[in-house]
Amino acid sequence: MTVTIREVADAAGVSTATVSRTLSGVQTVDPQLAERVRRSAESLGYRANRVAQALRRQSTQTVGVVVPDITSPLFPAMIQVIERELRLAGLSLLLCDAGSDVATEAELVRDLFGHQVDGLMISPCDRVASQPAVRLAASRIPVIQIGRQAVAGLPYVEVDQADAMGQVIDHLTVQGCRSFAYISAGPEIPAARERLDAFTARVRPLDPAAAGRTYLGDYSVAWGREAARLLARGPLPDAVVCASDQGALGALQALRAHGVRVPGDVAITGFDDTVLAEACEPRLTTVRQPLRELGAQAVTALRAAIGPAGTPRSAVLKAELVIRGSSRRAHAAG
Amino acid sequence: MTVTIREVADAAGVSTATVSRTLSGVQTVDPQLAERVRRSAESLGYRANRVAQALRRQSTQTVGVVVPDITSPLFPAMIQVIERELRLAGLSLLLCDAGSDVATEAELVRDLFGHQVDGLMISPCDRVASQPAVRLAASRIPVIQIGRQAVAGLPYVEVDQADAMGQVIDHLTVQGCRSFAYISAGPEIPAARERLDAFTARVRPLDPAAAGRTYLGDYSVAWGREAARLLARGPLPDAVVCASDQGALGALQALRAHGVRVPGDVAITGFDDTVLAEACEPRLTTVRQPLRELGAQAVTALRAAIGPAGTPRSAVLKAELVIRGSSRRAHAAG
DNA sequence: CTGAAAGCGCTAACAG
DNA sequence: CTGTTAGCGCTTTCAG
Repeated sequence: MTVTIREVADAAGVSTATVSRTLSGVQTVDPQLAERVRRSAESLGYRANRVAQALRRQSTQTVGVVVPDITSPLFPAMIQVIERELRLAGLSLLLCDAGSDVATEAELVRDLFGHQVDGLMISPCDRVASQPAVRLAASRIPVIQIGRQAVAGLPYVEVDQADAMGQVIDHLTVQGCRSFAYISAGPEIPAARERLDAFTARVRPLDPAAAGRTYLGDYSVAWGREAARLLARGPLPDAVVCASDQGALGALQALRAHGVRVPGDVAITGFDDTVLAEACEPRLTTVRQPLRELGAQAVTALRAAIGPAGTPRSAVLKAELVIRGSSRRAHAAG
Repeated sequence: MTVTIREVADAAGVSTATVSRTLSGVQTVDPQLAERVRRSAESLGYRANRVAQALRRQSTQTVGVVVPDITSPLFPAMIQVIERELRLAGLSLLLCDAGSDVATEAELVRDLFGHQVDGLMISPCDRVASQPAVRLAASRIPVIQIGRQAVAGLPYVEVDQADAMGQVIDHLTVQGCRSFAYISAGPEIPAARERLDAFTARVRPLDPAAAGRTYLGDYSVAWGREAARLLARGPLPDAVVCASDQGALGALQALRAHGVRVPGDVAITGFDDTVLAEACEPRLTTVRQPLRELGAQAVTALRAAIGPAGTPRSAVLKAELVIRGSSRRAHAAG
């Protein structure tokens, strides 16, 4: 069995209350006694039982993190930062992967209630269908939406997708691009929707025909290839804007297989600055999201929400355009 | 506040004991009463408080998972499977990322003791330096080493690295390669050591000079480039074997920048079948590890270890060679 | 088959 | 400053 506070108390010849007070430092204890207590605790290898603590304090010091799919590019890095920041704050992380399924996501949230998590960080699967689960969660515990927002009224920490997409379009325009195509995942994914809206708003005035060259599927390489194949049936645009590096890679491969030169004939841009962006030829111009900052801010916000003040501050961060070969045209600003 | 068992009991007009028995189905309860209990629980939205359950039952139904770096290629997929399998078994996952630091890793293990996890799954950072932490953990709770083994005497679920490397060498030999170079991470990483040993054992009889072309750094693209640069100072071997796709990509890029043709002049192979392998040109011949199977077996093993029998079965799975353009030579079997 | 009661390990009043 | 005591929400004897 593990060492209990009782054993530490006996070894130090004090009551369990004194041990508790000493170790949690919540009240002043005679320095001599405190030292004696610390020594017994140390020598017995005592670690407070967090289950008992949680039951008594009504706080588990644990937060649930629900992601739609941990294998998607951004999540591992995001979770890494989150876990680290939480740990530095004395919190632990219960990880849940919804498998991009809304029903599973809702069930996970309920499960986390059972675990009595002190707070929840969630990257909702679906802009609409995830709302009930997020609302339910928020009605019980502090919730922060991270990276994706489903419920407008609730706290979130996000990257400004419209701004990011604006940077992409501006850059392409400067490179002389006047006609565009768009490859992305469906608008049920919150961030995908924001990117699409921004793309549409920016590009419509420049190129009304772009609406007919918008391909919404998913964020896979396969969809990038497929979309490019469909695109290649008609006259090619100057640029293919992709909402993921995978899509951009697929499009790049398919277009080059058709003998299209990139960026000579068509410029291509990706999104997320994954390892892929530097792996292909030419390398991908893409958008780098500040993941470390995103995770750190999310933890800050959640801690604020959990704390007595209970005032989470939503945050919107700016992404950074990373310009590489896939969009650089010799005759810029045509 | 959340609904307690007391409220359910009152609503159903029974004792808390009966509610507990009904919901946990551990003992026969009068069908009428049971139905009534279920109805009240349902209508009140009751969810058992797992903290209280854990304290009473002395079992949290939670397992700790410690990985060296969740952003490394294999871990997200592995963790996804593990989380899913654990959940299907009614277990939850406390995630810890050691940041490839042994001291952090040890502290995480101790933290998990405090959480009273029922078991631990760990992919040790370091073949030697992680041993104390793994041993300590195993002395207290069931432990499964996954993907990497630090302590030989303890249960593990792994991929047969020697076999995998053997497949690579065999394939290259058939392609006519007679001289080799090797790029990998240092042998402090358990799997890296096994791969190196296998490479050395297989290649020495064929090419004694390979020892002088062994570059051990890390699994990054940058190291792949650097190693290839060093390699290019001397006469090129027929094949460059890399223990990671990132290293292979780096080597590929550096060698092509030197005007070396791949696979014409030099064949290159990677490891892990990451997205990178299909992103570069030519695509990478690489080794695919059965991650889903690995995760599933690890959960099975840990459950067995946690259960009353307490008999975890270690497992060694076979990887699969995926042959692509980077190693295919026209004049095979020279 | 059901209820009363004890107690998991800890902390927070409350006395002293 | 320290000890005694109650009790967090649940499960599990033990009686009945």
